[in-house]
Amino acid sequence: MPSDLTDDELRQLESLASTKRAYRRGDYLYRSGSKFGSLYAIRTGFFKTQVLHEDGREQVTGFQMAGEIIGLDAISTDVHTCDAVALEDSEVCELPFNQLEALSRQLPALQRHLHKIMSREIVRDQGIMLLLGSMRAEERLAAFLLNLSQRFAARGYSASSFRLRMTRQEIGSYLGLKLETVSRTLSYFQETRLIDVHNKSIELLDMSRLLGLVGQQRATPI
Amino acid sequence: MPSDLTDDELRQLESLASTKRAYRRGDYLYRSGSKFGSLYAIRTGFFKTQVLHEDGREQVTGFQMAGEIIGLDAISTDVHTCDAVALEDSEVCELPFNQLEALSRQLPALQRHLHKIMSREIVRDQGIMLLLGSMRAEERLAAFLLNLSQRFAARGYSASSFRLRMTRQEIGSYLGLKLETVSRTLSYFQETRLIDVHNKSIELLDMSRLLGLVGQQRATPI
DNA sequence: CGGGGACTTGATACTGTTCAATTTCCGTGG
DNA sequence: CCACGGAAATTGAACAGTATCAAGTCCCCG
Repeated sequence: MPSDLTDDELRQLESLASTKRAYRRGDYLYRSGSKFGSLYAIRTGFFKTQVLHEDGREQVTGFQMAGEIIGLDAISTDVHTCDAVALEDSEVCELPFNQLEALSRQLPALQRHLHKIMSREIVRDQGIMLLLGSMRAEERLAAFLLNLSQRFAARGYSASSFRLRMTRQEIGSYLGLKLETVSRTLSYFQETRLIDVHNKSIELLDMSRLLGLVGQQRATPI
Repeated sequence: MPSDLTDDELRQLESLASTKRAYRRGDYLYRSGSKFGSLYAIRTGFFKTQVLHEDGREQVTGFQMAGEIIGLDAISTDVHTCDAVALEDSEVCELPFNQLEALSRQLPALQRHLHKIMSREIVRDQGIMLLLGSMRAEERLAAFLLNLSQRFAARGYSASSFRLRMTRQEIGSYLGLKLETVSRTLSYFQETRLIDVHNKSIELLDMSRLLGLVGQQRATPI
């Protein structure tokens, strides 16, 4: 958060984010089609966002954890365009968007911060497009695990050992793969001592080989 | 653009967007890694944006036409994260971002407009994720053609007959397919009288069947 | 007109999907 | 606390869709 604020400004910001709510696993934070009013700052817990296609297909568009903001998609049309679902018990601060806009008119640092958050989401999405458009299954999984690792590390948790909050199905949806392919690829990573998996607990055993996997069109012969 | 502005405010906005520059086909509007300073409003012409992976792979992340804003990705880190390349001779207005932010602090309507533009980009990206993550080649192409059709129509051009500005290779990169697959699929669409293709000129012959193609897991038997 | 990139088309290879059968995990109720 | 049941995960075999490799043609720009 921006740090060069007066006490009064800080108080305004705090009051904006005062309503903290708890969600149980499986609860919806919002649903596609519902009216937009607020952004949400995740305090603790883990969420997924997904878009549903009329024919029943669903695409997981992201996994969000503590410190991240969700709901940005809805600003466009005042209607949420995806579902946000808690993958574990979570706490969330509601940020009424009108108030956020008003306050950011007075606080350039907040304004800039908001813009950066939205832009970061755009950059993140571009990365996923690259992944979905040009990587093979192994690369996708490697990139996915490394991304989680980084984000856990940034929050002070272990970078090499963590629990997946999502199912193979959800990982597959996010990565454009079937759950069987996710499972097989994880098993293969395990066989080759890249990682250690037991159900949802993951340990990254060889970061550098994982990093090497991402950004390799294929094993270069010779 | 927001309409409820005073004359003075309108003048400010206009002066902001005063510098119109021309680009030739193949010119870069900006490059990945270059310093961010401005957003760009396309007045006429056609652009692509692409991200490059260190290993040489490239992913086209979008095709932009008149009336669209590009450069939003760079707000996040003050550095452009993709290239923007003109696919035909084009005219572009530069919008210095500092000035845009300052002005939008004074003009709530402009502020809201900017937020909507950024949010719309996020929603667009989600749509591409859905496409890349869960559609088959035919669906992707159909969705792509219908999207172009819509956007041309919104600009007063024919919805059913237009010229592709990009190569098969670029379409393929955007859709996560190889150029041969793009070519084959277009040929197949032609055989089945869905469209008429001759090189870069496209005519959509059967919109409803195209629409039917998008959002079909596969031809449902019975 | 010539040349080079863009496009088309065919044959083959391969990655990931589909379908199916087990096994494992975990929450719930006896 | 243990047993049960359903969801989640693993694994195998056959298959489908797309990529790859390879000609060959077309188109456009100079």
